[in-house]
Amino acid sequence: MNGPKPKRQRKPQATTRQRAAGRPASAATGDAGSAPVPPGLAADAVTGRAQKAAARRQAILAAALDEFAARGFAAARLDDVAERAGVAKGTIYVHFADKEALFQEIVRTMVVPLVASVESAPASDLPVRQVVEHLADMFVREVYGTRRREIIRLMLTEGPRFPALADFYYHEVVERAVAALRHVLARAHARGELEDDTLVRFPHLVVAPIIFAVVWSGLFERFSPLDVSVLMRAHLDLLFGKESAP
Amino acid sequence: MNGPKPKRQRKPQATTRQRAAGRPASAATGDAGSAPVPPGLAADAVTGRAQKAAARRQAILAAALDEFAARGFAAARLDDVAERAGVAKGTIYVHFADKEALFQEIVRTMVVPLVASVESAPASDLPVRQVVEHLADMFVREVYGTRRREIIRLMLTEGPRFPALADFYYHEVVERAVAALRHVLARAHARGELEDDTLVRFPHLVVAPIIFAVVWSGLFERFSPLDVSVLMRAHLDLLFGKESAP
DNA sequence: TAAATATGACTGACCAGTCAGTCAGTATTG
DNA sequence: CAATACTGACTGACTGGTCAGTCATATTTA
Repeated sequence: MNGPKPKRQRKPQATTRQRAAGRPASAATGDAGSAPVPPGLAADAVTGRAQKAAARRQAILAAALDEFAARGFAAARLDDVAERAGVAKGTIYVHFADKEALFQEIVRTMVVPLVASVESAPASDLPVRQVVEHLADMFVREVYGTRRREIIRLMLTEGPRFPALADFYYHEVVERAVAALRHVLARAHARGELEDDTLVRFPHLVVAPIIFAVVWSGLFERFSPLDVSVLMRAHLDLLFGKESAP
Repeated sequence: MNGPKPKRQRKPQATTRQRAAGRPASAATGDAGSAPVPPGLAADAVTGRAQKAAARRQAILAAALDEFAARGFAAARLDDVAERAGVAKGTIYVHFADKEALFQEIVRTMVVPLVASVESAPASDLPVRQVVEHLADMFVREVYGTRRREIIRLMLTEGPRFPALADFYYHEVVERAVAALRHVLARAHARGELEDDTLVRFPHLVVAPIIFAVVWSGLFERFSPLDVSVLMRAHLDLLFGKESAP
């Protein structure tokens, strides 16, 4: 695809000057200051090449999440991502193959680490209600209350257009989570804690309100906010009966 | 990229022929045949200017829904919409101000007519379970089973980027539907059919699985299809107790 | 035939992705 | 330890392609 490009008129000096002025080498915290880099990923005074590069990578991921969440994948501009990350557009391509790879990495790095903790929860032998409530609380705290919520929304939104990503997400996240949940419910059913096997057949019904809440808040929060914690507690009350001792 | 085309070479005949051949005015089912216009909106043999224009408008709306659903708003191309509708691109602009207006019209014309029937259902005095089940069936049949499902998905997907549309959708559709549903549940509660007021406070919990199903099927249908009818029946069993007499 | 409609080539803006060039930081040498 | 050479992360102007929206021209209707 690359044309041979025999000659190329450039003005390297001017460009370089500008950059030198833009980020003085003397400042250890070059990235901070007026740069629109989101906090929490401070590069600090690390001088190592590797650390700096890793910090940049993180900054790009964070910026990309912001832009994708705000505009959607197709409409997000990598120029904006670069600006938000305080980085030149070319730098994005140093760390990621293309726009889609960048998107995949966001999902990969921010969601997968969480699945393990979901899978470990079922180990306990407490009553279903408590285990499920624990899971729900965790979800509300670790997903709904964080930027991961945006990732869920992005998956719901863009997934159909990225079969490979939906595939990855299903097998690495959804399938495992559903299996873990079903395991909990099946054991409860075996112990006679559940009247019937409805929830074992459709563990989806336990989590549906959470997905619903993610969608609702993305669309209608300003008209009618929804308190997910309260909603989920009410839902579990309906499914498992009212909780007697909090 | 623009070739230096000093003179405007056009072949109006060829083009027009094609269209004329594609939808012979004599054929009653002009829309069928090879034209990629989806069925159900047959323009018939109407010769009146107004009818023809209206038919074109419908064809454009249907084609646009297909394209938007398949690619999302930003990535959908109006050239494709035009081709699918069997119309020139300029014609789209005869009927709609711009791409966004076209999107709004899809939602407006295809969803609003349905809300009335949702609002009329609660009139009956049957047991909650039956009324709600009736509504659920209707939803499955009239929305989930039709192209309207795509509209729901589009709203979930694109809504946040179109505040005006989300606003319209909330007030014209969601708010009215939730109110109607809450009315049914409140009456049931007053009659003692519900143990507590949980569902009256959160009618959302009744519909959450439907929204969940729309999202799920859009993403994971190929991995693990979900039978909405069965899912909803199971859900209502959990909420209202098992149905004894079908 | 005049008015209303439809057409599609064209334009201008936009944007993903490229790559020759730069330079801070690291390794090597004297 | 200082001078020198090397490395690769980083830069941003640029290219090639795409696409929403326009408008001069053609077609159809009344």
